[in-house]
Amino acid sequence: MIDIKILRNEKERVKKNCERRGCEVDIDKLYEIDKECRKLIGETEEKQALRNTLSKECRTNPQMRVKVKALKGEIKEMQDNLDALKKKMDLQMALLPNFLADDVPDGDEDEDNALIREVGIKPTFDFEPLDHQALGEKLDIIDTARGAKVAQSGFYYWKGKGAELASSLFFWTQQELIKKGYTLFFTPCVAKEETLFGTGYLPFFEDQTYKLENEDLALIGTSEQTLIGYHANEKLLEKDLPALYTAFSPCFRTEAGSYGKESRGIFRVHQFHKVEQVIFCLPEESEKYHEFCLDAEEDLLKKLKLPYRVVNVCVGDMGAPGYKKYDTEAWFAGYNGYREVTSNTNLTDFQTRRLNVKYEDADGKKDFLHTISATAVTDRVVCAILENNQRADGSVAIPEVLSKYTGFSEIKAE
RNA sequence: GGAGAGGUGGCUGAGCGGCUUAAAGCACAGGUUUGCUAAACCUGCGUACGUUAAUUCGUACCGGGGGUUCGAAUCCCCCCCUCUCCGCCA
Repeated sequence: MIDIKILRNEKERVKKNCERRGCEVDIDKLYEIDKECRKLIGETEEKQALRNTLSKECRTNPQMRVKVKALKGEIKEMQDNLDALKKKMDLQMALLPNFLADDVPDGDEDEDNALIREVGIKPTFDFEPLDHQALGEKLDIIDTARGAKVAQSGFYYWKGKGAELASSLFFWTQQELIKKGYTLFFTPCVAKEETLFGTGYLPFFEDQTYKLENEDLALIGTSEQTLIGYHANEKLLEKDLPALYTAFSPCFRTEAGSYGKESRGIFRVHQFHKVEQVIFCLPEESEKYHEFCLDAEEDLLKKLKLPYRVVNVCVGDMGAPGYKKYDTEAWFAGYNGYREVTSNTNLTDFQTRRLNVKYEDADGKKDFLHTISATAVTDRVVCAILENNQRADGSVAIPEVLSKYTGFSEIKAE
């Protein structure tokens, strides 16, 4: 949600932003509706004030009752009109995208993302490297066939040493983040519509959510939803900021319409697992903590010795709630290309306005907080490890930082 | 899942149709006085939107939504949530 005052005072700015982000809301019309609303509110309040005064006289003057009753009818009618207008207004407002940082690149697709840096040395092989799917099958550590049998296509099993590796990666990542000052959470894996709306997943990503039948609940698409929702309708004190949160959770996405080569293996699936970073901070610090999260992501990739690049995501590739987004893309040797492994978004006050999350400083000044939502690691990182660390004999080397958790230094076929 | 009891301001907790502009206490902030790991007294103290020169004024808000009434925290209906006991379970 954007600040309505910006619409009132800088209509052209809102219009331009919508054009750039492909939002089709009629801003001029919205502006007029808001004006009409405000006029009606003023008139209604005047009538209310009159009613409140006159109804006091009813005790001593019963004739007044007729007059006040008539007033009540008028007020009701005005309020009904107002409610209808407000509803219309809210629906449209909820569709407006966030504003963009100045340095967000133009463009519609991932090719338009701006490369920021490339880090690490890509592995070279004297054989044809396999992709994670082929490796996973050979090593008997990824089972998509049985995932489909038991659940559906798009679900899978991590098995044996693969599951141990994934599990170690997630645990190690949590430890790394805790060392940086994050508080670890286990969150609900479902959330109500209000929470999904508030975090900006509804209405913008409605076709990606798994809804539960007969309940006002959906499976979470990311623990960002439950971590941000955690502070809904709360006021944090400045001294407690920033709040650095992390959680490990399964993430459920319908991934409607995603097929083909890009989704081979378990790269794009209906359920994956993620260690997430979420930060609540002061508005003036969100850019700083956006970088902080990126540092954390890069730190993990470096320690895992995975080559990667960082891109500044273009307008068309960023969701409507985002103000600025960095992706990191790890090198996938079997795929022979970079693929997205983490995504880090500065959401500014977009979510906190929808969820009413404020802070209060020492002088009693209140304002909406800013939020950052960033991946730490997901199953995709395990896939990158498999593809990049494979050897000619079909075995895979475990990154040093993880072997202390796995208890083994390679995975090889039995 | 069954049966009860409740949801009031930062917290505790009164009010149960109009002297509520929500008592009182605690906590918090400012002041006075005495003094100093503190007390007494006084004053102030919620949120949102709009409005104003303003710390002005207005409206709404006692879990949420609807209704009755000239008037609702208070009466009626629906929903949600919490607690207690029982059952079940990791």
